Amino acid sequence: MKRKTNKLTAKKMDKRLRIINAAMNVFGEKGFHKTKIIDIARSARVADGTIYLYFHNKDDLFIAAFEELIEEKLQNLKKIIAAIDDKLERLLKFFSLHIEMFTQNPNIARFVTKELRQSSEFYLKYPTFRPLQEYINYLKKLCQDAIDASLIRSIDTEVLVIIMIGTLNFALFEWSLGNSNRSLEDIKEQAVNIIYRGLKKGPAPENTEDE
Amino acid sequence: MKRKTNKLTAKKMDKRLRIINAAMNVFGEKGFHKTKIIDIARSARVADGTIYLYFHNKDDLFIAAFEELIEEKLQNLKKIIAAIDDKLERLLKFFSLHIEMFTQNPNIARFVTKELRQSSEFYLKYPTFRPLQEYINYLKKLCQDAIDASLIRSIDTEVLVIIMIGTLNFALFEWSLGNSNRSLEDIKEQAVNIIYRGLKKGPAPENTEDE
Amino acid sequence: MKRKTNKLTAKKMDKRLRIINAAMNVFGEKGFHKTKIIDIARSARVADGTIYLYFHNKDDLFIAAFEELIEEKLQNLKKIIAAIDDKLERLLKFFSLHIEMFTQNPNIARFVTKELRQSSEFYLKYPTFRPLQEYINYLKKLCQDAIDASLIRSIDTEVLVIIMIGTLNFALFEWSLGNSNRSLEDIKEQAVNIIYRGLKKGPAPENTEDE
Amino acid sequence: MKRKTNKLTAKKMDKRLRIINAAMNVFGEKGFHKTKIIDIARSARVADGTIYLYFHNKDDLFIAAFEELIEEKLQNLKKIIAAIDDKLERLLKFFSLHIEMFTQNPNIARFVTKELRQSSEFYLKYPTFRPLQEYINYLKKLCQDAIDASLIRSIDTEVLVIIMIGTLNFALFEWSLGNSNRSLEDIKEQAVNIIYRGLKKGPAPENTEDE
DNA sequence: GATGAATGAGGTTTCATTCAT
DNA sequence: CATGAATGAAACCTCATTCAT
Repeated sequence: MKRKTNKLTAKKMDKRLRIINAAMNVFGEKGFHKTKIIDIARSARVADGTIYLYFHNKDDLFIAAFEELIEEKLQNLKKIIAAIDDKLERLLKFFSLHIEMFTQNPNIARFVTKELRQSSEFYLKYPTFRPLQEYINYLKKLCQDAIDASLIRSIDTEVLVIIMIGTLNFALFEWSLGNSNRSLEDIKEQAVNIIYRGLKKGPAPENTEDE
Repeated sequence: MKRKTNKLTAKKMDKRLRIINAAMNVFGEKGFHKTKIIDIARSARVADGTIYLYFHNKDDLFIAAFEELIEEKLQNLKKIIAAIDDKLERLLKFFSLHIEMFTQNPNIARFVTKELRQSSEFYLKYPTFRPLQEYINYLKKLCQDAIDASLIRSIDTEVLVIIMIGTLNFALFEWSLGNSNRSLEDIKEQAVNIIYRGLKKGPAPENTEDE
Repeated sequence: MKRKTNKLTAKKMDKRLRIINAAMNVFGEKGFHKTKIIDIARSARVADGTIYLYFHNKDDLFIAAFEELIEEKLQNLKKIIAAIDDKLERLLKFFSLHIEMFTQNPNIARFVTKELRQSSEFYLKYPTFRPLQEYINYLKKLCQDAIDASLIRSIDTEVLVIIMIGTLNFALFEWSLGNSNRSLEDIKEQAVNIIYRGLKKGPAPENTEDE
Repeated sequence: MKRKTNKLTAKKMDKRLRIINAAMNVFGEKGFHKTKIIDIARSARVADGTIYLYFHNKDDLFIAAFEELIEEKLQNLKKIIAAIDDKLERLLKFFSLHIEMFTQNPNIARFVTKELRQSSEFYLKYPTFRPLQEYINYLKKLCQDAIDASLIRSIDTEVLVIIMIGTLNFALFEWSLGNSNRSLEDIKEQAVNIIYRGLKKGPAPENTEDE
């Protein structure tokens, strides 16, 4: 039954996906405002009018592209992480996967790092637009699990999320602009090392000792 | 009265500064593309044509505003930090000052966090536009100094910069959107704690030991 | 049941008529330019492409709808009036019938009063589009008959047509917009009275006499 | 004083008027929807953007043009008619002047006859748009005055207005399309004759008597 | 015949920039 | 120096029309 209904829908889906993918690329490359609908249309090999058969307007397309990207990535992430038992490893894996996922191409990285900010104007226009919320919530839960399992110190998960997402975000952004002369892999390894040390249990560092 | 206080050069400086300040505010509030030149002109109480006597175009004004903001903040920072002897305290102070400085009003915070990304399009048009470079370099130096003084571990300063700037940036961004229910002060304290622990000298954490 | 009643030709006729009727209504309601082909298609419960099987284009549909409406109404009119002997009564009946016919619903009234003008652009594109010509000619003939029968004064029938059609048209237009607080019936009665007095035989009015 | 303030304004007014006049002509020629802003701009010898310095949008321009035309004509009318004592002559003069005024060129005639209808869509969007209301009210008053002076029968002025405006409107419309082979002057004379006879005091015509 | 997904030309409107005053 | 009226390029979106199924 599913196969039947999808026969006709296949092409439609195909076209919708082509538009979404084109949108992510072009938005990521040029930014929301410099992206013209016709750029996306050409990239998706459809007429510009066609885009309006699938999306109400440019804003709608942007939001859909963003949400579907995040949604898809989050599903990926969850599936892989669910297979890991250790709560701490899960957290580390999150770091690695995040970077892996968003570096398929620099446009995607730019899309999630740059446009995430750009799109703050959407927060006003579309108050329900919280594309990262679910993502962040998931990360919070991973942190809380690690804390509950006594694998890391009991710290404010909101702060931890800011450190982790902020670091990942900026690292990807710099990478997408070609600004860094370290490999992302290197950067990740070291960042994980530093942050993990900052989280592990044990006595707080004492300045007096050092002096 | 007005005529008296406004000496010729003062008047000119005054006008340029008024435009820059207006630009920072309006760009921060509305974002680059939604900001109209006439908005800035009105906010600075000049005619729109006048802006073109001081800046070549909208891009130029944006860049000038950004650079002058960063430049001014960096001078501030350096002056205050120069008065501190301890290399580690300097690093901590940097964190605090950064947040203090860019939270004078949310528009300024948005300007530096959101528009920094937005402006990646300027990297293409104006390859020399690296507004944060000096700022980042200074932070790198502070890190290196702390390492050289054996106050923190010998880590890659580039990575450290990414963690610190990324964290600060994201914390400010979330704050400017009113998304966080923690105070910035709280977040800063805890972030510093975590990152500092991650940096302090001593043996690496061992998972097996902890369990 | 539906399949049975819809014989092949009947079905076709049915569809064409359904489109024409839908067109009259939607054109009347929204005006030519605000009417979208898909509006008519939906109203006629056909696909939009289907309309192009029966009409060359939107203009063609508009003209066809208009002409068929007028044609149908004129046939009605002629049939009823043919049954009347008195040439004067025929003229009066024309007045009444015209109003009756075009007030079946306000959309139809708007269609014939408003779009008649709107469509003056068709006069350029389709010089043969003279939808009211036959109608007007018939009225002229009725007038001429009344004159020949010495029932009214011998006046220029063209002028009379302008008075009658102009009056009817404007009365219907105002009614269709809901602008008048008199009933159409009232207006008609009084208008007929005035115009008929203006037509009847006898000495011209003399101002001096009346005073 | 007035002269001074008008010095600068002169050019502005000139441009505004040029746009209004161009608008009346082009709207009259092509109709509202087929008229493109750039058509009006070219006709007024300004850039298309300039039009938006004087009018909010196309609708606004249309309404302004219509209202200013009617307003101007009505002032004319009132001034001339005020100089006439006889209440009946006033009514007759109204008829003549109306035709004279709106036949300066066919575009103007089309503008007032065709677009008056077209613009019924404006009644919905702009409920206060009643361009002819004042005009009609003035005609009603003229009628009432003639009735009060016992110069014509006591008839419903609303009906009379419908006859008069409807007739004038249709006559002008047909003339503007070049459809009539009578001169407007001829038509007017005869129409006035018929309508006046219909209005004069005296016994109603009796059909039976005539036969 | 019937469908409706796809097309793409076209128009209103905005706004950065210029330049006469 | 300062002004702000004028310019005109550019882009989102609509919708009549086509054509593969």
